[in-house]
Amino acid sequence: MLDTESRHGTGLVQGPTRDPWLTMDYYLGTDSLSLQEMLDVDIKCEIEGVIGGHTELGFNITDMSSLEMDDDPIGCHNDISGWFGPTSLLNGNSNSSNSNFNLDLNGSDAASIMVNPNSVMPHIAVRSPTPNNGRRHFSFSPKKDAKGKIDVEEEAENEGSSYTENENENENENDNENEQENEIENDSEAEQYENDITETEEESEDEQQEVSKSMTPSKSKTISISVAKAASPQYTKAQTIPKINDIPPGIRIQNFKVLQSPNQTPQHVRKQIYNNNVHINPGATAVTAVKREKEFDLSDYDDKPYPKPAYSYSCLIAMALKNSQTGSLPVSEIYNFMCEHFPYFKTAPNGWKNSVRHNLSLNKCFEKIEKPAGNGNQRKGCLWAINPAKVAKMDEEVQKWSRKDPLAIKKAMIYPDHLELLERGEMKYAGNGDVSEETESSGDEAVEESTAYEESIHGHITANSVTDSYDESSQDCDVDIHEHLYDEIDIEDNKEALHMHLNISKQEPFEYELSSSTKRQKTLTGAIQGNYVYQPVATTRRKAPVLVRAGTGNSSFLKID
DNA sequence: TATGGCGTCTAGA
DNA sequence: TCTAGACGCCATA
Repeated sequence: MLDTESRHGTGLVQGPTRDPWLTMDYYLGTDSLSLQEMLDVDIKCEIEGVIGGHTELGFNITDMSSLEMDDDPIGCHNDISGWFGPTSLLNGNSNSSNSNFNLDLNGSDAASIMVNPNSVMPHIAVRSPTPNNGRRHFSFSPKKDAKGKIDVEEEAENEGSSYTENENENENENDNENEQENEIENDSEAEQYENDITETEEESEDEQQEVSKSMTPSKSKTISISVAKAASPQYTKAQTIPKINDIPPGIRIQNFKVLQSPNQTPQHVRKQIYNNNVHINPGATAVTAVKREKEFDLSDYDDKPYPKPAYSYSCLIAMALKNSQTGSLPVSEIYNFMCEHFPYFKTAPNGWKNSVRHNLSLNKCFEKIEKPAGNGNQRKGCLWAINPAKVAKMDEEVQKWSRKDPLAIKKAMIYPDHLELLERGEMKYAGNGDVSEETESSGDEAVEESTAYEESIHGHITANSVTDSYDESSQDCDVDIHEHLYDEIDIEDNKEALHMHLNISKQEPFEYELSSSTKRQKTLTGAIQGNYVYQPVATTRRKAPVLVRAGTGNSSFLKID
């Protein structure tokens, strides 16, 4: 985990009075606090830090009772109503027509909401280089209606009408919403999103500080909380939101995404590192429809028209491998690398993956390394590496393509400045968004850039987790965030795991063993080339030899015949 | 069913 | 002829 000093170096420290990093470290590093207590303390701290002390809100955040974790998915005995006092934030009818806020947060189901501490951090009109941030702009609206309730405005009024759509979707769900309607809805939301971003950006500069420091009644702000419904990484169905009874007046909640796994047990929560997340317990009673996951998917908000990179697949693969820590990656990490640096692939038709695999198999520049079948459920697969004998060739190939149209390449990159580092293999990528601690570099500049990249990776997490600051380069680990997002953590048994996940622990190097594949006839010759010990390999189907790791080092392989 | 590995076919240089 | 890419098949988890 980043130490406090380095975190400060990221510029993500929120203020002079508190250090969220220290706070989080403390929470996660201690066994003396339950997760519930962590959440309680953190949420209160966060909310108080933003709106506490504002008498116009008419409540004291520190007086709120604890947010209970739900071990009673059905009964939901734990009610968080005490949290927000007797005044209901919401109108309380999920199908209410007088509120476009579809979340019926009244009722006992409120207890089922697991509020991630990060969720309540204000991300107020943070100017973002990408549309992603538009999903997590946090703002506060002190505006009340005549009843003293929160005025849950239609997003359509000022930022788009996601709630109108939520409502529509709710109705649609009741009417067995069909796919066509979904499409229309998605399109509509995309437009709304654009509007939302535009407005957010327009008002961000002058309002951001103001709102973060004090609540100005004349400023209508909105809390937009994304709650990911994670039945799987692909949400496919309209989801409902559990109830939250009372939320402090003046706070308007716009968006929820429900994090929930179909196999989730009460002891498990899904964590959401990116975004401001609210965790919903498995038993959360669904009351109101929320947009399907697809509609909240990052890719939907990251639709910049990135062109297809002007590299051949083999070049892209070579770059991925070259920028890996071990010089080898599973195909999935090659995908990730490509998506991460060339957003085109995030939305490209799936065929590109076939092409990648095809290239790996057919191109003699790439070598397959057998990976042990272990790790239980993990698909066996293979690791792929650049054939050391072909490294120079691949370098030339990459350079050739780079010279062809560098501008087009940079246009296809999410971070054009990283191009040279990628070409030189100096942005070590360990898969899962990790980066090497021992980034090799040919010069000081590269070292600095690599370090910046490394920090930016963490910065992405942190920005989405606990701070308002947001570094453009943090987008580099979108893929990683997604992957970690759905990691399931047993919070009862493994707080340490949670800690590690939040810190994006360094990836364990793969261990290799002699391949037992019956397809391959092995003949050891023991020729050593660079970091590899080569053994010629013959396969029945494939040209490629299989490399097998020699020893426990990170970059020594045996090539098996 | 999703993913991974690889073969076949085609187009263009 | 070579390379790149699209597409499809099959095995596997």
